[in-house]
Amino acid sequence: MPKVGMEPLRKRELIDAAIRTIGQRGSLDVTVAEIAHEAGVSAALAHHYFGGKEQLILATMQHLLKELGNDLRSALQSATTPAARVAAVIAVNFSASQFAPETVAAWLAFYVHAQKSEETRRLLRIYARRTHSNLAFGLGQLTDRATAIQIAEGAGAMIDGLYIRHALRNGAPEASSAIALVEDYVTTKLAAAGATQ
Amino acid sequence: MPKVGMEPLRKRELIDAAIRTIGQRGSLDVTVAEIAHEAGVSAALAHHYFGGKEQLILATMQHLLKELGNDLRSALQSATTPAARVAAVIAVNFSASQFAPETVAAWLAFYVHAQKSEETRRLLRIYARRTHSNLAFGLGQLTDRATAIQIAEGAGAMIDGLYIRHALRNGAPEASSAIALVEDYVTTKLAAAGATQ
DNA sequence: CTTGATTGATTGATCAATCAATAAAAATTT
DNA sequence: AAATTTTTATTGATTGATCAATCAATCAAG
Repeated sequence: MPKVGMEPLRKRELIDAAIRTIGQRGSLDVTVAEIAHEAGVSAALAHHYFGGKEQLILATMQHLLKELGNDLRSALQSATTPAARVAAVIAVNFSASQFAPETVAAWLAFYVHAQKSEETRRLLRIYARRTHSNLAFGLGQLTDRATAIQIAEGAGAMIDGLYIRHALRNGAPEASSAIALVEDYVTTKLAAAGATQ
Repeated sequence: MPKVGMEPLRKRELIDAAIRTIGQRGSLDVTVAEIAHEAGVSAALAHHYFGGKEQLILATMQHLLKELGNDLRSALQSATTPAARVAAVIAVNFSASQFAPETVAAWLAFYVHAQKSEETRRLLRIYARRTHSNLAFGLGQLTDRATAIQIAEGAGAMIDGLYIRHALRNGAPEASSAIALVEDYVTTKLAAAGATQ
């Protein structure tokens, strides 16, 4: 059975297993053995391919970030007007794949991990900057620059906050009402800025 | 030195030490020994008084919640108008004691812990409900009920999101600009609702 | 002489990481 | 093409560190 060229396959399987395991537990307090078992291999193999737990975690985060980036890119491609671009950025964050409970729980765990890990902080900063600049760019074509930046900041914070609330499944807002809340904020602000400009 | 009636004193010292230790580390991955050492006692004493690590953590959360409640109550007392009440709720969340980096980091860690602990989830739900109802009540005197609830939801989410961003000290918003952003959201929404009502 | 306060030492469990060993492909040599 | 050597894949077992939790013992009031 052992063949050559297993490395990329096994790495991918381990990363997928890590997302599932971390998402279900809602915490990075998962053992390498648990992740490996979920992937159907031994813990030793996980160490063999990733070098250590920390690197497996980082690779997992990078994978989630790349997925988010892909979703964003394809959503932006089909958006032609500035308003559509803004709507696309908001919608992607609440799309089925991104807003799945396990994914949201994993993100929350990564936010806490960022307190300890410089590299994790760096990756999260990339995500925050990307969301902000995408929002600010679209909004900049609809209102003045200062207002655009302000709305982008408010909308970004609101999105993050809705994620937290979703992770706690409290008065957990559905994706559709979450989108509506953020969209309403943006349109209300745009209308007010336009009126007084 | 060993005298009678140490229990409440030691418990309080251990809780304070837990807040400092968890806040500095930005994670609940702190040992009972570390907390106890920070409090100047042995780890065995912490177990003696709290029964276990989990109970010490829960007592620490409850203490933070009570502090937030106290801050909120005193802020609401000096607010006479509905608008002042809304402003007070917002301001309390970004007051020096609540928005201190260690406090924010501790809250974030508790959010993740809530994934595992039913009791933690219950405590966080109490906080979320209290913030929401306080906001919704004040807003309800300024606009119609449905709009008040919507604004309270948006503002609550925005506050949570600003906390996360503050914990990552990214484009970390200062307390004053965070307050301004949320206040702006509320006033803009109120103006828009009033105009079309 | 009992009761509360306090601790050092110990136990037992959990895990990340390493290692030595096996097995099967691929590459190289006869 | 057969025999060998090398490389890659894979794991069970072990190690070493870390910690929560417990215990037995001490100390000092009341």
